[in-house]
Amino acid sequence: MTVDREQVLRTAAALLSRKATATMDEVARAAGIGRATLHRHFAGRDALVKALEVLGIREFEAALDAARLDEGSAEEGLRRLIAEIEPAAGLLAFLVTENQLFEGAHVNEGWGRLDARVSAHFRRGQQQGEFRIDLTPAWLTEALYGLIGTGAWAVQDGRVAAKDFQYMIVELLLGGARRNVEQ
Amino acid sequence: MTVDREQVLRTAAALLSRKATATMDEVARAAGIGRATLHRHFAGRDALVKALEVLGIREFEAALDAARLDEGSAEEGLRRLIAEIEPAAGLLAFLVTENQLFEGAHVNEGWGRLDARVSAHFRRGQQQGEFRIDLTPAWLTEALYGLIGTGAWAVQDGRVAAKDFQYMIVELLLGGARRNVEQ
DNA sequence: CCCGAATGAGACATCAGTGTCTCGCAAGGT
DNA sequence: ACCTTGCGAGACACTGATGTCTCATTCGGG
Repeated sequence: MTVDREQVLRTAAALLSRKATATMDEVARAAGIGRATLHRHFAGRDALVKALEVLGIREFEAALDAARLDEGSAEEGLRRLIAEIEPAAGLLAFLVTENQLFEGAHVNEGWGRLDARVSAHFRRGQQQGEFRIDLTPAWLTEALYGLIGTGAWAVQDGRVAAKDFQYMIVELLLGGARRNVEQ
Repeated sequence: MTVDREQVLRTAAALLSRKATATMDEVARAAGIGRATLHRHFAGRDALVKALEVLGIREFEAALDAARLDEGSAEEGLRRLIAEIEPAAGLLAFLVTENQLFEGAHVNEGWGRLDARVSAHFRRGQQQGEFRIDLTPAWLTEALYGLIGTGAWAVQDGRVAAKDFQYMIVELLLGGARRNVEQ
């Protein structure tokens, strides 16, 4: 009888990442619950988005933990990270475009922690000579986010096969489009 | 006295790419005109977004023309394209996230033309042996759009210097993050 | 089996944004 | 100098979404 809050959030994430302007009523129907019940669990639309933000940050941090970035080469760590992040890609794509989250006075500090960890990983890769040093860690971090979002949308719209998601992102981010001699 | 329609559109693009939910009143004030005047030129919000879409497609096509993609190597063409597209990057970033544009019955055919031209360029690069063949032209096209949008946002938010916009996008897209032996 | 807690459906007021209209005014052409 | 045209400001009604409330129902624990 009791609503599964986690399930509601995941359904909302799936809907909102496809249609960011979906109404509370649409979110409720998508989750199979009444609008009143949705309001009982999330005071309003803002609260719902905030809850999604917390969920997204938690999943991203879980992916960072699971990827064990400090083990092995930086490239291997990045591959593991993208693999771990794939299930949450749609949610993250939605959150990144929800710039309302980044306008207010106090932005969720979680983003800073995530940026720092990802950025530090790229920096480590540079220091170890694996990654180029002419692309800043900040830009590589942004590019990773951007490609994850782009990949999630491309898969949703059927322009890229879901099974290729990881490969396309990792290969482009690491190797780029240029064909190298040793390939 | 007469309103400069083009200027209004550019101001609206600049505002909306930062705050996609800006109201008609905010758009009007940003453009320095009254809300009634804005409505005289664009029947409603939908019409405004459609006009921005037409503008964005026009600028993208102009960039494609100016880039002379068929001259020289595919890599040089891509570099020219990104350079030409930079001024319109914010507008394109807004349009890509305005998924309302891609839901209705008839999507503006311009996007298909643009996709086809960009995609054909990547395909040419593959056939000439310049680009990798394990990344599909469709994905490279999507990735280009995604990186342009990400770059535009990163510059707007000050995370990347404006002067580095082209370099960061081109180098990542072409060469990736991995450091190669010859570098 | 019974009772409390939670839900769904619907009614309702409220509010922000929209679209339309009028009126006074300023600019620019003739 | 006149007069047409376009603009700004404001008033207004309308719509869609939101947030709150009530009430009947149903689920599930004790």
